[in-house]
Amino acid sequence: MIMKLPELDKMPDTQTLETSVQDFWDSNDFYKCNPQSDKDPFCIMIPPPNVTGVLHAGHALNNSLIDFVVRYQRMKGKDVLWQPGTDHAGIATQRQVEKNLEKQKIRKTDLGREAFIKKVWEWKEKSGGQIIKQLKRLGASCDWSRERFTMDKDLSDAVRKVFVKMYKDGLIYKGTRMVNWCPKQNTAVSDLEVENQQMNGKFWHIKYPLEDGSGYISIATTRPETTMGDGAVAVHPSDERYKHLIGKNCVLPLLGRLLPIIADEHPDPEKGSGAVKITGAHDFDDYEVAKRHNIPLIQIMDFQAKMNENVPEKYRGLSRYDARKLIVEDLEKEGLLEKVEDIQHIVPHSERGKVPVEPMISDQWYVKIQPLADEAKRVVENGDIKFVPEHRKNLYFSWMDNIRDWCISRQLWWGHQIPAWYAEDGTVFVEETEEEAFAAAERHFGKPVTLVQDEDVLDTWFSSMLWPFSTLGWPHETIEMKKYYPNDLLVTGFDIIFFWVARMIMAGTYLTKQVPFKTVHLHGLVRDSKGQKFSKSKGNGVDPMEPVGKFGADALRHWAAGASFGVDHRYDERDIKVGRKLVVKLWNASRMVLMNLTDFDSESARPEKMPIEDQWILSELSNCIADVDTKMEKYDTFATREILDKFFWHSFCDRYLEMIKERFWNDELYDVENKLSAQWTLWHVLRAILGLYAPFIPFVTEELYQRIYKPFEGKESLHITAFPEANAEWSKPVDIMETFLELLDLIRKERTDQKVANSVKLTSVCVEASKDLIETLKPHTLSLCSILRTTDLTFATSDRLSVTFEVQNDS
RNA sequence: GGGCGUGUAGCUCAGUUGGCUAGAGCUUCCGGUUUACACCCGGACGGUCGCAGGUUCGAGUCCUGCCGCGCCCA
Repeated sequence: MIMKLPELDKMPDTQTLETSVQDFWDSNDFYKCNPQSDKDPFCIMIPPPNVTGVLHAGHALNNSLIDFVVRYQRMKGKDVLWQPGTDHAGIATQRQVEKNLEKQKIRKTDLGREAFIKKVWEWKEKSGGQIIKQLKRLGASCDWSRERFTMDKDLSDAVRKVFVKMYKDGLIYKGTRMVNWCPKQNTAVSDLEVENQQMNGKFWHIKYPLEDGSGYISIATTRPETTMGDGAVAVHPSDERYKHLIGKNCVLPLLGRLLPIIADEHPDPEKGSGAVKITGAHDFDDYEVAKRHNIPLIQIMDFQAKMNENVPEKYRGLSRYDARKLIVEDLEKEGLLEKVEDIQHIVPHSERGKVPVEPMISDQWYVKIQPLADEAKRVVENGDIKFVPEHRKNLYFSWMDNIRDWCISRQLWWGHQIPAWYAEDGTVFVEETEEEAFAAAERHFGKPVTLVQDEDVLDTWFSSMLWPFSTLGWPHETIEMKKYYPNDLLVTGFDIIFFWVARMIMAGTYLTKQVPFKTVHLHGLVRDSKGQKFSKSKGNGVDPMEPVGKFGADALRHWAAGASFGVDHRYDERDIKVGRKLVVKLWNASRMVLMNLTDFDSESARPEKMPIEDQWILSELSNCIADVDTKMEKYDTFATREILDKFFWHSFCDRYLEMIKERFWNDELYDVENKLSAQWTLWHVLRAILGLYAPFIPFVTEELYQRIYKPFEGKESLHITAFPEANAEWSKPVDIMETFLELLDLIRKERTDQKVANSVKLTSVCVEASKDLIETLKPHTLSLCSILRTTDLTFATSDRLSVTFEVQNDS
């Protein structure tokens, strides 16, 4: 039956098109998984973005790469779950709400914990999750009905359960230790939240007079303010210069405290004077030395890193840096400053607070990491989890090999409050609920007692590491857990191997006795067009919504698909334009196809006899599909993009569409059957092209599907139709076509050389070729006439393939 | 200092297990607009594959050394 086909505007209006397509998706359930279905599952978790965050270029890349795979797998007939959601980002979110309150001159302590947390929830409901809207605009086909938040009740229950289990298994303990303290955020942070920055600094060489008045010992330090907390001076036992001083005392400048001179392996005789001061309460290495030698730990700062009551009065209350200045001045006055050297050194900074961390001794909760790391290493070593690209394993192992216990407590209000309750005598009861804690305490004391819950909350990553299964209902044996766990794939940037990948693997293997996912795809980072890392200070960041507004989400996605495996990907507007051009090209190719199908019956069978070029494009299509399947099985979206663009742009548009035009224009030479063959081919190849491109540029393909094919197929959305399949019959090689294409190139070159416009018809063309070749070509004269765009074709014998032509001479 | 990655056309990058004359896109230049598209089409220019050795019938690809750049760790 001949149905009227639509006409397309000359140019697509991508903004209107994409927003209306998105509305259409939003109001339907195309991307919902169905745990009940008997289809094979395919599950990917979103790496949960920070609820306070907005989409940056890295997210755009990451989520596009995921969506390509997800849409492909869905069309391949899998029951796909792409689990969306956000994490509660303890520090960032608390800061955000504190700032808002500050504007109203309210401090969080005025409100109290409960009221403050209420405010955070209000903020989250109102302003949180911006990023989710942006992901939708990007076309992310998550199952939005299953959106989760790490502070959701069921996820929080899971967190408490895990904490209690790990505590009872001896994998969580509370300890008084040295931690990285962020004085800005007023909380402990883990090793991973500390980044080392190279900075210009100074080496202050300070004279510590010897007690016996026989001179002094010179100490070099980058932090003169910490002298106030010195408990000893250490030298290397082998250092001849100081051997005679070991066991003696020196005098701490400005304070006059006597410090023992001790021998320890820690000082490096090559560095500075070879003697070091031991400040056990404010330096990680010194802490170890102090513990070995029973040196007193003197805490000289409070938790805001201001000098406390353990220093002389004149320095009290000063910041670390003000105190440093004053102390240096005073040392100079006393004549105890030997010299000052300018140096470059590494200063550990708090990632979020952006200030140098202060090592502090405090009570914190830790995860005993080694047993978890051992298992997490094992499942990667034995191939249960595959890394793509594989060399990223090295990074994973190197971290795992040097892993230290994980400090998981944070001195914040927003987050999962630690399920530990203390009795008056300090006995701790770790239980999932307050009731259980009370019960446990009653059993312990033999009578009911009052308990106070630990005020700290857990590191956000403690809940994120459960994401691959807590979102599926774990610890309950849900149908989702059975079907979608282990997840098939995790896609993320290599820079967060430690944050997400490693911890998810540790948590997964320990808690579920299975790997959390089978494959980890680690992509690179997005850089600017010059290859520089995006940074706030450089101001070279890109809001991905900008190119989306300018060129469309499809265009941005096409750029993302161009990211090659394992290397960083540059953001350059010129590359986005290529995607934009592709979208326009697809639109116009469709337009051209429709213009030639006005009398076509979509139900017509495949013509028995097809000209060689029609067979050729069908075989090209079939090969293209086979190649795409091969590459997409390996999640190689880069190669897939190349294959698709080459087939569509080069083979279909630049060759095939040009070759067949003549057949539609010349009714005398080409009969109905011939025309029908081209029409049938156009109709089916275009349909396949839409399907092939659907995972990559889902908006424009959906729009074209809706307009052109939906009335015939009846499926609501292109994205729930089956992915095009390679057709073995079509992929028969069409050898002679190689010669056709060569001739096409030759005639184009000849036209260019002789400056004959494309519109000018050639009155006659002569193909020169070998005798054998001419015999092979002759039966395809009609095809050749169309390809060479003439009505009069002759042959001449020659050693070399070439074409000559004549043009009507008007003048 | 250790580990990993990387170095291919002016720019951004491909190049599977070694195998036709090393590819694509962008840029530049030349030509082309009645019959899908100037957000277009055709053509051309453009490479000592970082350098030096080695293995091989054959090396961008494998091995060794060196140099540059980047990242992580110390």
